[in-house]
Amino acid sequence: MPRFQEKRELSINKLVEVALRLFASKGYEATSIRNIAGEAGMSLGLLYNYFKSKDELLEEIFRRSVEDIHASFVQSPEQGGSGIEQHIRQTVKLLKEKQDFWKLLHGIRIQSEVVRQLMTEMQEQTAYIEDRIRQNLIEAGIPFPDLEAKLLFASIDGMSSHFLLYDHYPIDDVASLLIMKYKK
Amino acid sequence: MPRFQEKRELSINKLVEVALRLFASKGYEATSIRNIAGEAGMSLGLLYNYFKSKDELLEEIFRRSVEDIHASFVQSPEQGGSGIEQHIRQTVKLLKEKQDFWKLLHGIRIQSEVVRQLMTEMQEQTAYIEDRIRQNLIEAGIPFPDLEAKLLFASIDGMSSHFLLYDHYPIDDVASLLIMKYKK
Amino acid sequence: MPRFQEKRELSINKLVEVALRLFASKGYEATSIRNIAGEAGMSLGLLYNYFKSKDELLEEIFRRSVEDIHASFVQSPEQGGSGIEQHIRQTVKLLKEKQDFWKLLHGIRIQSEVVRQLMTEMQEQTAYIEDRIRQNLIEAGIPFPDLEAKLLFASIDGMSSHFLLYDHYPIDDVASLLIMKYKK
Amino acid sequence: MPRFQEKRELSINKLVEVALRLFASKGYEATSIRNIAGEAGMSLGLLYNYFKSKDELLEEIFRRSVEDIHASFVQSPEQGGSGIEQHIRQTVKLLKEKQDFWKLLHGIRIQSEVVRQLMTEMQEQTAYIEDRIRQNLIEAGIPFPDLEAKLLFASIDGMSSHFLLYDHYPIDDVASLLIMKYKK
DNA sequence: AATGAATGAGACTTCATTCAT
DNA sequence: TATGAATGAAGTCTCATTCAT
Repeated sequence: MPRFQEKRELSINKLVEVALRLFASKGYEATSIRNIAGEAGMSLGLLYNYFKSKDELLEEIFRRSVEDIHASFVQSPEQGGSGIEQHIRQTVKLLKEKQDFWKLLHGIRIQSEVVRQLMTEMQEQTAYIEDRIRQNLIEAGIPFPDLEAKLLFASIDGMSSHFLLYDHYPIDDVASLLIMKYKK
Repeated sequence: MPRFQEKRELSINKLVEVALRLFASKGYEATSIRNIAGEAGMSLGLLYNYFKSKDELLEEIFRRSVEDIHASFVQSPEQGGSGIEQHIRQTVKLLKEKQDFWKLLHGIRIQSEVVRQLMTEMQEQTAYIEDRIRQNLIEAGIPFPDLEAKLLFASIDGMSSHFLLYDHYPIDDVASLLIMKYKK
Repeated sequence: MPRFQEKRELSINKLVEVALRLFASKGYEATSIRNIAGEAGMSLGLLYNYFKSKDELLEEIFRRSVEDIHASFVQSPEQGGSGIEQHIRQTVKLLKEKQDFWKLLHGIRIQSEVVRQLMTEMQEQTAYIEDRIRQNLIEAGIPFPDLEAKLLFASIDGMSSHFLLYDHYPIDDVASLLIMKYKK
Repeated sequence: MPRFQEKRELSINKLVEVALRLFASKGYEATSIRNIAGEAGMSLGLLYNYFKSKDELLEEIFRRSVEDIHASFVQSPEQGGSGIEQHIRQTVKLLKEKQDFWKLLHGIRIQSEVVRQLMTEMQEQTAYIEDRIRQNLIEAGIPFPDLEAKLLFASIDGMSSHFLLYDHYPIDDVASLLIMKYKK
């Protein structure tokens, strides 16, 4: 009987993985359910045994990714360096590990429509991140921490976009330069 | 010169305007040709008199927008301030004036697919902009101008994203802060 | 330009006619949109130019039929005979003329679900008919007109069902017998 | 005789009961096998252990219901009143007891298609009932017993329909009125 | 006996595009 | 120029049914 659970989870994981990859490379709207099921090596119908709709599949992808990212941020190992440095390094690390999710997110976040609900939740995450940045800036004794947090967050976001957009983007170097700016 | 041309241009302008608005708010894939023609107050057939396909309509939007932006950058009036300051101020100005185009662009640039051709052209624009930034940084005597250009470009891009994404984003303040960083 | 209107109405009429026939003989659920478009000699897509959904097609069928029936009842020509006699004769006449609609109605009215809205409107019609019957009974000086109206209405309805159900049902004879019962 | 048989019958009974309820309220076509198995608290596979198809499940429902009804009619306890009165009272009693089956039947009998076989069998039942009515009318010395049987049968059927269709339908009163009409 | 994973046909619907007028 | 009728492919989703366990 636990065999069912195993197969179930196997199929679900495969679907989530494939869907994330396709959504990332072609976009949510341009990716068909048929395409996903096909690439996952299963029938169209089976997908619908596990997900009530394309939307719900997207939601599951978000749920899992956000969870992973949150966990990763919370339990970030104490490396050397200032809070700001750690934050930026951790972000870059996550960016590399979860490229597909970031691509999906960047491709979907401006034209929500389908996913307004998801975006609302993302905003909370975003606010949390900006707040963390602000705390780090305060610790570092930077003036205007509110505005600086917005700027730093934007810089990190822009850097991430360009990394996803251009081949061979020297993200580590750019990140180092950014970190340097916040050292006294 | 006769009425034909006038009406023709009027219709085309209307279509480009409406399509840009819809693509910006709902995304390219999620916007239907019917929807565009309807909102523009004309028939499906007429739209196809002016544009051979949905793609071509998108291309025209890009052509016009890129042209406008380029013109605006080239003939930017000599205001006071450093080259960097002028560049940033000009970017913010354009961002506000052409929000819909930037939304469309941000929503489409990562998952090209349909528009790989357009993206190739955009890359040239992008390289040109990054180069301009680098020139300005060199003029200002900033070290590591190559890397600094990448970072500054990313910061401006990120700031723009957040402006498009969040209501009441204090873009002018963030821009001022960013400018300040590059003053000796 | 009025040519469009003509074609439009021609197509719509054809669709309504075919759909009514198929819904009547196979039932609403068991009749596919493809089937309807096919029998009407047009493409699937065209149907959706005129009707937003299968439901809406059903609604249009109801709208038209109810309208016809109402009109027919209101302007029933003054024949000889009591009000009751006229009512029954008129019902039988309509029953014969609109067999398909009655079949559809009888096959759908108990399991509403899809069409709860339609059924609510039908109830009003039903109440109106029962009231007319009651008025006639009162005129004829029949005691217990409320209950008698319910019984007579039920008898007419049952008679109609059997006419739709069985071949060669002697509806006119049964109707005559029923009429006879309400003659003093 | 062992446990197997017991559980088997328990499951089958549950399925028949649930299916009848759902078919009655939503219609045969609109009720899915999944829905039935779910409401019955068992798996899809198990349902298919007992019934080869959806059709067969419907057939079993009919078989059981017709059997029950026949039995009930045959062994109707000798109450007071004429044959006609007894018949009508017995019909009303059965109507109340087996509302779901009557709903199903009324919703399916006009658009047979799937169930032409079942309907053929039902016709025999129907003929039998009409014949019983005729016998009773003959006993009561009513003239034109053939036609009168058709009318009375239709009245009973119509009354039943309205009972199933409308809330708070005063079926007993209507039935009493009908009975009264056949008392000398 | 019992589960639910798995399938594929077919349902409804939308869409970009073409064409006669 | 201008209309919208017409098409057919493709999209999302549901369903009855089978099968390995």
